[in-house]
Amino acid sequence: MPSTIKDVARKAGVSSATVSRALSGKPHVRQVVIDQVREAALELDFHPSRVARSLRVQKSSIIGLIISDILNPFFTALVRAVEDSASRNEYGVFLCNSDESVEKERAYIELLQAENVAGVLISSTQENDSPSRRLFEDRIPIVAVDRRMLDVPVDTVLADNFSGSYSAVDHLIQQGHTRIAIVAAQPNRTTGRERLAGYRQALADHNIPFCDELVYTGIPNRLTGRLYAKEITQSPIQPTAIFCGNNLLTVGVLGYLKEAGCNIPEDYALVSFDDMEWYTMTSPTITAVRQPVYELGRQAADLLFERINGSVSPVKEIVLETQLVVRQSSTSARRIV
Amino acid sequence: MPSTIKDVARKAGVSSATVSRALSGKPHVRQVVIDQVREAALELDFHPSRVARSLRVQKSSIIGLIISDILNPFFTALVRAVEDSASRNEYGVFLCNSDESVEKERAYIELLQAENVAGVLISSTQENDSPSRRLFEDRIPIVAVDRRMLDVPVDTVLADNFSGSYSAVDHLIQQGHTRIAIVAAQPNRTTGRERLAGYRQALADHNIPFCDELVYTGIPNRLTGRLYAKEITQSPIQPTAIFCGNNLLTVGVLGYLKEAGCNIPEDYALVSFDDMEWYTMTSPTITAVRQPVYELGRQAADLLFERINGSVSPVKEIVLETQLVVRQSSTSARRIV
DNA sequence: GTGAAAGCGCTAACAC
DNA sequence: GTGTTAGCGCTTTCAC
Repeated sequence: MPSTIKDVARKAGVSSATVSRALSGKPHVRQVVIDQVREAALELDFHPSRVARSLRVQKSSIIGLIISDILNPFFTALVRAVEDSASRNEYGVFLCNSDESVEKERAYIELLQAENVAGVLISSTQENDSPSRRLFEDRIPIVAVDRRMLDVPVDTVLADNFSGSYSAVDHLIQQGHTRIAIVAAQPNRTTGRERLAGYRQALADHNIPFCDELVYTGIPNRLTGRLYAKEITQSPIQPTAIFCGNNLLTVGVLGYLKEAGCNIPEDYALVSFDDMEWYTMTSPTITAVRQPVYELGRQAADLLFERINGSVSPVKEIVLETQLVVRQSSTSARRIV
Repeated sequence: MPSTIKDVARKAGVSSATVSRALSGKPHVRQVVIDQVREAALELDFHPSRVARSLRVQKSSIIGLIISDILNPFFTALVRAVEDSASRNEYGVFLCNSDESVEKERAYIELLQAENVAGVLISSTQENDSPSRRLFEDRIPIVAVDRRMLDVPVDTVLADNFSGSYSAVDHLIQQGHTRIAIVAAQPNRTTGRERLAGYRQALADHNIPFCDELVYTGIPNRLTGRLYAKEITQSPIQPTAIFCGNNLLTVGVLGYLKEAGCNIPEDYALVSFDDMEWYTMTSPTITAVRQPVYELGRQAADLLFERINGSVSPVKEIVLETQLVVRQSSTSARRIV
């Protein structure tokens, strides 16, 4: 049986109130007493119950982290960053996969609330009517990461999707492409909308007419990527380049093109939003827009802990720059070494 | 402010004990009363405090999951499986990255204990002197996954590392290789030791002498892979094939070989333990020993929940079969389509 | 500077 | 069947 604060109090010959004060560094305790208490605690291998503390102070030392799917390497890196920050702050991380389901998201939010979490980091499935509203109304700090929430005024940390997308398309145009297809998430999510906007702007800035037939949007997963890659190869309007809006779409597109025997970059040049380690392992290596994922998570967590610690500064939005990493999949065959 | 059980009791005109019983499906409550309570709870949007419950029953509805690094795709899949199971059981998952540090592992275990977690799933950094001993002594259910713990008698779920490794090496031998290098984790961990043993057995069964110079062991990460790949290319004893003991080592080895301009499978045939999605995207595609990772996590979680629910059956060990997925990196050039 | 006592929200033992 | 009561292990007034 783990020992309790009472055991320590008895052993140190003081009251449990004093033990509490001594151990949590509260003022008005004599150094001698602190030492006694520390020693007693050590001998009894005492570790205060975080559960009891949570109940008493009406707030646990756990933060919730809601993402759509930990299997997506983008989120994996985010989780890692959040976990590191939490650990530094002696907080625990409660991991929740929403699977892009509003219902699962809602269920998890209720769970987190019942656990009295200190705060929540969320990459929400919904921009509007977000279940997070509950949290907000209960004054539980929330930080949106990667995806905005429009109906709840919360701190937000995301990558510059617009300029990232712009730089990718601009790069393709520089390489001589004018018929550029985009395979991306639906415009009803932050990421999809902004990346599409960047695409359009890049075209516009180079006086290339926007063509609806070159836009393929859907749920950003592998299957969507595959299906659209197929559609692209069979379309009467043949693009010479494809811009993939996230890593999963890239996997799908790439997989299909490889099976279909298409050559990259000769048949289609390719740029991916999100950079993956294995993009350097393929032939050709894959050009990508790199998001500072770890930094995204770190800053989001920092912001959350500021709020948890009582900050009342106005709601902030942090936008981090992306970086275009040019590799072989987007550079014309002649230019490949 | 979230409403409490008392609010519901008042509204339904019963005592809070009755509310508790009614809502948690305990016997001896009239259906009428149950209905009244349910309605009151619904109207007040009541969700029982899991924290208070945890304190009262001395056990939270959270399980701890300790892995070395969520960034490793192997663990990512494991986490996903565990989270799915936990979610089904209305449990939360508290995620801990140990970074292969015994100290971090110990710290997390203390934290989990202070959180009164219902159980712990762990891929431990240490086979002996495991900090998990604490948990065991406090009767907190533990299940070891992927890596054994030798000094604590706990349920264990892992892949058949020996036969997985054996099949990989056997396959390489079938392809005509006799000088096969192995790059793997140190033999002081379950995975490293068993995979090395499988390697040796395969050689022995084909009367190929074991050669110490072909064995490269270290911390199983990318850097180690790179360094050993370099050593291999410069070694006087040139292998014709390389067997990589896990996915990170493969990334390192592959990265180096690519940069060094080596051809696979001509210069070195390659087989990787762990299968990754992107192994089908490279040229050549990569032969791999696939572990049923999701299943590993699922079964481990199932076992844990059995224990949490009071099972006292003898300690179990579940070993899941691996599968050799033959691709281009291990088949001789002539045989590649 | 320290102790006594109340109470966070729930459940379980015991009455009736 | 249902209510009363105690108490899980802490923190935080309020005394002194």
